[in-house]
Amino acid sequence: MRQRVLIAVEELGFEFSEVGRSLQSSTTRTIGCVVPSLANPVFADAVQGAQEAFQEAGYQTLLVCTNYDPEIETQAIRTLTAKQVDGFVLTVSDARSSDGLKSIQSREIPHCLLFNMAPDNEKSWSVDDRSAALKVVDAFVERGHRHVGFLALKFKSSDRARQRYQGFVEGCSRNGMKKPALLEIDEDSQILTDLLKEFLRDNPTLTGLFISNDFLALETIRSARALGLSVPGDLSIIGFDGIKVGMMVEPSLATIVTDPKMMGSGAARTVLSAINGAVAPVQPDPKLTFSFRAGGSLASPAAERTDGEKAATLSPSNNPTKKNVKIQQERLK
Amino acid sequence: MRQRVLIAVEELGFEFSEVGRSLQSSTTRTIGCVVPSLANPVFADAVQGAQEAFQEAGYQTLLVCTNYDPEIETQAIRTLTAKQVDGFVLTVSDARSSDGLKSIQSREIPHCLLFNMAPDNEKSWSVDDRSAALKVVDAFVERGHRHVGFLALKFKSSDRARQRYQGFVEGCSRNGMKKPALLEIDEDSQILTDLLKEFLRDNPTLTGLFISNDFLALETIRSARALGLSVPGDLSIIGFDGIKVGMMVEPSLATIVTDPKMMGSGAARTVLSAINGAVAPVQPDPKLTFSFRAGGSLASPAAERTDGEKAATLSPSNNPTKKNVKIQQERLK
DNA sequence: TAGAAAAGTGGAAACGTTTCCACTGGGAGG
DNA sequence: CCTCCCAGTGGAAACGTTTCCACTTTTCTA
Repeated sequence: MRQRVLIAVEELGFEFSEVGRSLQSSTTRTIGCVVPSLANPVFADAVQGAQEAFQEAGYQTLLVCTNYDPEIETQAIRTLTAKQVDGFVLTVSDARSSDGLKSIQSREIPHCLLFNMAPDNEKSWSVDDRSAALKVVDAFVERGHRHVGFLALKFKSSDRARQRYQGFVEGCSRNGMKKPALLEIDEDSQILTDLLKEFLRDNPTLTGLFISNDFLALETIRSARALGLSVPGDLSIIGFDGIKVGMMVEPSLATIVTDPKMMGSGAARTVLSAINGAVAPVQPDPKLTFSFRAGGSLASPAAERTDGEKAATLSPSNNPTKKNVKIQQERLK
Repeated sequence: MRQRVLIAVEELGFEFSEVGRSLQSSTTRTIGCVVPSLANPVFADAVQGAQEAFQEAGYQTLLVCTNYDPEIETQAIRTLTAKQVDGFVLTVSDARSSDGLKSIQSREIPHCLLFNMAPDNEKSWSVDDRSAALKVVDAFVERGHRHVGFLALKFKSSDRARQRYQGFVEGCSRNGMKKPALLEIDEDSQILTDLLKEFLRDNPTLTGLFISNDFLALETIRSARALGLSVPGDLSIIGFDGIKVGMMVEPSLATIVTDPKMMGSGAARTVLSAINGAVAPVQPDPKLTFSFRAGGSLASPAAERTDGEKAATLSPSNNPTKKNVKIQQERLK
């Protein structure tokens, strides 16, 4: 009998329907994965890592890109909830105010944040953006920069970007530096060069720029060059993320290095453990999930300022001596 | 009555279960999306485009990364089929032999290939890799290269890479050039520099390298430099894909430019039209979905060969004159 | 006001599973 | 030969929808 059935199965290519099974068991073996965009390699890598971990555990990944739009985010979470996903891995626009996240919490669906610092006792795999920004300030200070700026994409719809800026402002203030100038960019804009020109004109004493992601940092280097500025001669640049190409360009990009794939797979394993009640993987301290990497795009401003003509007109030099900086650093400790 | 129900819905946060609905309607509003890896920005962008198109049409995207493994590919397609996806967008390892693809076809599930050239009358959004490779040969020939090589990742498990190589070989032969040397790399290997060194030693007359993806091309440029070679002075490089950073490096990367996001969204729309019976979007001719972009990584070999010491020892110059090349080009037309 | 049409309500069936229970038949042991 | 136990088999219920039909109530028209 068993034989005959098995043969028929083979012949007809029969397979159990997961949806019948899901209805019966009220479990779908599917996880919702919500990120802003795959165009950013950080999220692409994170999703890759998460998907792999889920796959290995026999779970499928339902992917949604919100395009940094909180409305799409809320809607997507609603849809995925209706689809009865067993869990969520998500990077939300703002972890403190996200409606979608609230609804997940109130329904008690297993979930883990990714890149969002966890409020309350949420689970999360993230980078402490504030601390990372402080490290960036240190790097600038060590090299004698006294006035720096922050350039961000999607500032309004990313709590990460805001936390970086906040930490950056705090670090500058601690070091007795001028409050960092802020340049926000709405879209992946083509007019970066123009915006940068204006920005540097408005902030003539500025010698360094902290940029909220590596990709934008590379574009900014390009724009700076188009304006006749040398990097790091006239303008030092520090990025964020640590994407691979940052090391392949000339000058190499100074940046905060993170490990998105590891973060994604970690968040995935945390969700899985919440689902099957296994012991959860230890979440790394957000202060330790990043590191600063020096690079050719960062140098001392004073020394090289002399030979830049256009630079001089755009941003007249007014730099502290190395000595001042040393004192400043002493004070910090 | 209606009122009271609506109020209760609000209070309890009730939502229809999609799985009950799916069971009843035998439709899941879910599409399976199968790609090799999101680490490659080409696929990340393509998935982004597809996901957007699906989202807009009210469909969710079930993502699987096969990691270039045909076995995982087959398995994934089986699982997604069991999950009753309404359609597939997929990049398979080999479109002619894929078991998964065959099973999709025999079950007549709406689907569209992505980046795989379509066998028979399959639907597909793809790049004609062979034609693109011919263009690459032209670019080399125009600049006087007579012996070139091909460097590929995952050669065995990517029909795209093989088709590129095939076209490349054909183009070289048509132009009376030596058969291009082939260097395969298994994994995203760290020993690229060593392999390259050996490869160039084995092929001393080689002056140009066609590399099956931009990312690997950038790494190769780096490796070449580490070997003391100048690009394009000692070695010209042409990549494939047209990723953004290719234009941000110095020298900029000569490459075949494609539009992955557009391809992804196109494939998605093709699947959607197959599902709801609407008129399908016109699939672009695979010969027109790419273009050659010149870049600083490609130049004539003869002129600059003189000043490279190490280059000379690694690959003694044996180049055709410009004149020969001109004649060659005439012959082609 | 009677009758017909419209609107609303309730209940059954079906989608494809799994779980549970009851039943059947055969073999072993007394 | 009877009883008991076990494996194997068949059938019912439940999961959450939608569709369909029958029935009741309301509204409109003659």
